[in-house]
Amino acid sequence: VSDVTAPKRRNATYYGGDLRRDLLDAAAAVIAAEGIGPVSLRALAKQLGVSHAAPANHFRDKRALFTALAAEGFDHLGRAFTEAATHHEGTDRLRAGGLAYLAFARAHPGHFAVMFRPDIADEDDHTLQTSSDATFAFLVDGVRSAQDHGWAARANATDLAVLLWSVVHGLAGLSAAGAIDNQFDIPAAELDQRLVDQVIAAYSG
Amino acid sequence: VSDVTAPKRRNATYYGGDLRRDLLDAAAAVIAAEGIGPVSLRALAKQLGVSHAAPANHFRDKRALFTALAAEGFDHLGRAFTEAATHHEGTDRLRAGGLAYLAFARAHPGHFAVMFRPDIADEDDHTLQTSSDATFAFLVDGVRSAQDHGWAARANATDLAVLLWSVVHGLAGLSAAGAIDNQFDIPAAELDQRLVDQVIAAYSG
DNA sequence: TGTACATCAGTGAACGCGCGTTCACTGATGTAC
DNA sequence: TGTACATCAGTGAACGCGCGTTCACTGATGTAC
Repeated sequence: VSDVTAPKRRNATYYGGDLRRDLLDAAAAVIAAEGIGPVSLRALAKQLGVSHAAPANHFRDKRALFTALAAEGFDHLGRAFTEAATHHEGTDRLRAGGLAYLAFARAHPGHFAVMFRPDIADEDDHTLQTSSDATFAFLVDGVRSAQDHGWAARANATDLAVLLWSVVHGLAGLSAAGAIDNQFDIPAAELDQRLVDQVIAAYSG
Repeated sequence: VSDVTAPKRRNATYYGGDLRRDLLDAAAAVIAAEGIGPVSLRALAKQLGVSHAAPANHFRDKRALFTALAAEGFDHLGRAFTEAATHHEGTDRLRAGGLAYLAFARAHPGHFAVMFRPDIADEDDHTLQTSSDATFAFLVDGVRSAQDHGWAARANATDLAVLLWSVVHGLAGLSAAGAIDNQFDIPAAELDQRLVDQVIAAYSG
């Protein structure tokens, strides 16, 4: 049985694994722990035991690394959204999508920190652009699906979309900053559920 | 008539004005235009026509400058909140507070960018801590005031507070990132009003 | 009112550091013949 | 199957730059006597 997952090329003497992959993971970890500021290509290379010139083979510059990280984040989020849309209809889809957004932000803070930052990542990048647009498309679809099932029938669809996006995005940001955890003593996942349920319920009555 | 607003000390030969003040303003402008990354004390000093060692007389280090900027932001926001609380009752107070939050974030993006960033500003700083706590206190007070007037009477007060905070914070963040402006073609102030009105109305029915 | 002194907020030179970037190189792998 | 060659992803030395920080200094202002 041949191993089809093995890369076509490997330079076992220098670096055994997938340096590009490892650079992205290491960058995400540093961002999650200390923020974007301390991230440097040299430090990442050193951490991975590789020469500081090696990353240049995979990322033109630091901005390219951040852009790839952001695109990866949108991709991940998009897959979670697709999953939610496949298994749920109406308000359940909205609920599942909102919880997926929050779960993603909590599980991948390094990615999330870079995803809405035109000053950090290259928003004109084609990969990033398309994956970011897909995210918003899911949101509008979810609202429409819920409205088709009678939820918030009288409200404007785009207004609802902005509202829901703002809620989950805002909670994710405040939680990441520690602004909310300082005030309440609730597990993150529970807070997420209460907030999402509450905003959906507000339009159900 | 003596000028009581004049500073007790001035060194007209070296720097005519209030360097501390000007450093804060210049930093806010740079952050608003290019983000936090490019901010350096040396560059700010150069921009103000002052030696690069001069800022050290006012801020121990870069972190201290960011912390002061964040505290100033919370102070400004707190005054806007007090204003809103003075002139409004019930849901009107909530509405005025939400719009003040969004107006502040849009008018002072440099301050806002630094206000919920434990990796950038020193959250343990006493001035920052107290002014940030005051902001949250207003939020809870506003929810209680609205509930006293019959709004969302059956909902949990803290849950409502988190929801409202998340909405305005999320919209501010998404707008600053250009994520929403790309999707809709609405003036910012109008979008703010629609969103705030909508979320309050959702609990009025 | 004049003098001596303390303080404050600047200057400018010097330092070491980490950074991104460039460059000639090397050695393993894949491909053509 | 063997050989020659191209390619790819590393190395490590070198570079210039901007940064924060330190330091002895200076000159204007405020205060004590």
